[in-house]
Amino acid sequence: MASISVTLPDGSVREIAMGTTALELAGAIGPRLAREALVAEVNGTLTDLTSPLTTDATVTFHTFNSDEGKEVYRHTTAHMLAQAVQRLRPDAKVTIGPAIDEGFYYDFDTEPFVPEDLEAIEAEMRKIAKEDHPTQRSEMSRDEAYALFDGMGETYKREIIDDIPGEETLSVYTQGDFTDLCRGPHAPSTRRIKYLKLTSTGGAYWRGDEANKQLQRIYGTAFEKKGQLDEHLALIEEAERRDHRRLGTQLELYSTHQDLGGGLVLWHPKGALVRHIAEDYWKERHLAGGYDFVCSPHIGRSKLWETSGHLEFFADDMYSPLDIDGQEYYLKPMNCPFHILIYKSRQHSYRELPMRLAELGTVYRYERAGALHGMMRVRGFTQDDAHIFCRPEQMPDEIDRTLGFCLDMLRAFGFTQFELFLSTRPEKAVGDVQQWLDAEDALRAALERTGIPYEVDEGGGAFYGPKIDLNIRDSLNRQWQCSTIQFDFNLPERFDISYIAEDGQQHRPYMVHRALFGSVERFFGVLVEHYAGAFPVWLAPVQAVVLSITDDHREYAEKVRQELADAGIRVEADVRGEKLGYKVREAEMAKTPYMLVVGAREIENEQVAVRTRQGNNLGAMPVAAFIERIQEDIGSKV
RNA sequence: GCUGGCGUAGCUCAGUGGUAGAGCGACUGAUUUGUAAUCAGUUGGUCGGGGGUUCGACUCCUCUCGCCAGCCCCA
Repeated sequence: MASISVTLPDGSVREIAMGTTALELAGAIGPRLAREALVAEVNGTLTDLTSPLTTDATVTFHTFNSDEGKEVYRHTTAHMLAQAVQRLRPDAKVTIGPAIDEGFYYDFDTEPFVPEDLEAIEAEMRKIAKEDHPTQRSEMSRDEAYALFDGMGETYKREIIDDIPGEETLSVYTQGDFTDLCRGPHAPSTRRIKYLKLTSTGGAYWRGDEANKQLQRIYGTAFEKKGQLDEHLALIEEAERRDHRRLGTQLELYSTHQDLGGGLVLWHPKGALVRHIAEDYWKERHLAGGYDFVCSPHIGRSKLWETSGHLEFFADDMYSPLDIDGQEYYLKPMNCPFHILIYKSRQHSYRELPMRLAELGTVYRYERAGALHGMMRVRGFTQDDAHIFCRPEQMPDEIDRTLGFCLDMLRAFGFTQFELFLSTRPEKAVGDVQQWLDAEDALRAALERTGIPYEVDEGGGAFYGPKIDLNIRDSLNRQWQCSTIQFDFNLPERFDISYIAEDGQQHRPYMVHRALFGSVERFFGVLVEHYAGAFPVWLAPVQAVVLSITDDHREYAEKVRQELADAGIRVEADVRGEKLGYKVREAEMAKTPYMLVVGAREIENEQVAVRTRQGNNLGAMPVAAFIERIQEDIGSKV
């Protein structure tokens, strides 16, 4: 019998009989690998373990520990979901069911699912796992596939087949009583799926297009070990616990009201205080960073939005105009036209550039009702906007400096994990190609210099310029859209802005839009969830609370409060006739960083007994010592 | 916007055609308390809003506003 040689990841080479399956090879390497392997990577292509090896090859095995392994594992689980649904609802039509980041989903054309359905489906899936169906791949011609799925009444599969390029091999996978069109690969048997959970349901349009029929989607996830599933479910629960909408009410940060209208938020004193502290820091850093502050109104004449092109390209996101003395005015969806008018208000010398105009500008955009979400997605929000005008030769440095500035600021707010994206020239674009290339080079160089890996979305830029998007990851490892640095080759033309260069001639400056927090509202919401409402001391609305034990200690408590307030600490005194435990509980729930207990002992020694919101008792210390400690916290932003 | 679900006291929630309830909060009183809830009393609701069906509607129908999940989109 002919033999082939396979190269393994460790570089070793084995001679095996031609036609040996990857699974058999895994078994020969070790029983544990055979048990844990989910899929083989043969010469770089993911392949079913059960398929025979026919040529010399480099073979890698993936277990649940790799992204590829997880994906295959969950994709197989998605098929089991479809299998279970078809057993319970024979008339349900299957569509697609991919693995996604943390799990998988499958879309069905059927009646909406209710939570009880999910339990039944989940139970059926466990049964399917136990039944230990091998997943069998078979390849077939287009006509055979049409016949097969038409016969099953699976009308969506025909559409999918129509979309698969002619040269591609069609494959179907069968596990027991279920067959689905699928590229694969799959885990070798349904029995390999150990711990699964259906997490939610929802509507989804066929092919993501609202003109199409709405399907019923079921989301779920699967893990190999119980601990992993439990951890995942705990994370979901933790996210619910931290939800800024819940904490926003609990901590009296903000509210929304039916009579106020959807997508509009009211900042309450505590929330507004945190916002002000964040904005103060923002202003301080921007001043130091060479930005100039400007302010602009909330509305502007239609002429302005015609010139900027917003009425042409952004009208769907803008509100209907207001009539003022027979003139049409629009609520601003962006700040840029105003900043450009400021730039344009006089001639500029090359010596003045770069000019960085910054504003916390509140903009209004029409968002579809279904898209609104707490503070994260609203209709009126404040952009921490800046527009940078610079000479071409300044541009690379300016981009580099801007990206560094964003990262530095975000780190100060406790974020350490970033996702960076570069979007380049789309097919339909304005401006000179060379300018685009120069700008993309500058963006790329700045990205490189951060040392953080980034993704490139080729052709993903807006028609008016390339951009960097920056997402932050919070403490639950969720991604949030945050900063953006965006070139604009369109507005400078439209507004015909210029500067006088050394040659005495007018030249067009580069213009860059930059938002750092992005939206102050969203950033605040993310902060709340990132810290679970327990803001670091420098941001906490109340940094310390003095707790008296009995009425006898009121006067001293007030004296301590005043002393701290004089030192610039945001402090309150709780001298109500309640028991200490009660006051401690309230302070804990308000997430106040420090509780200062004062009783007879402390009065006698001119001290405070310090307790942190983590429940640590730091013991008694002189007031001055506490002030020193908390000021250190504030200074180091912890 | 679409599909589904929801809207009852400040908050969390019970209440399936017969005239609205609990816990927490708030207020008052008592208690003077040592690190996550002292006790008692009081207060509190055009049952999101409009229209309809009915002898009678929180409950059924309808329109509307808002919220939630998902799709789409996005700061």
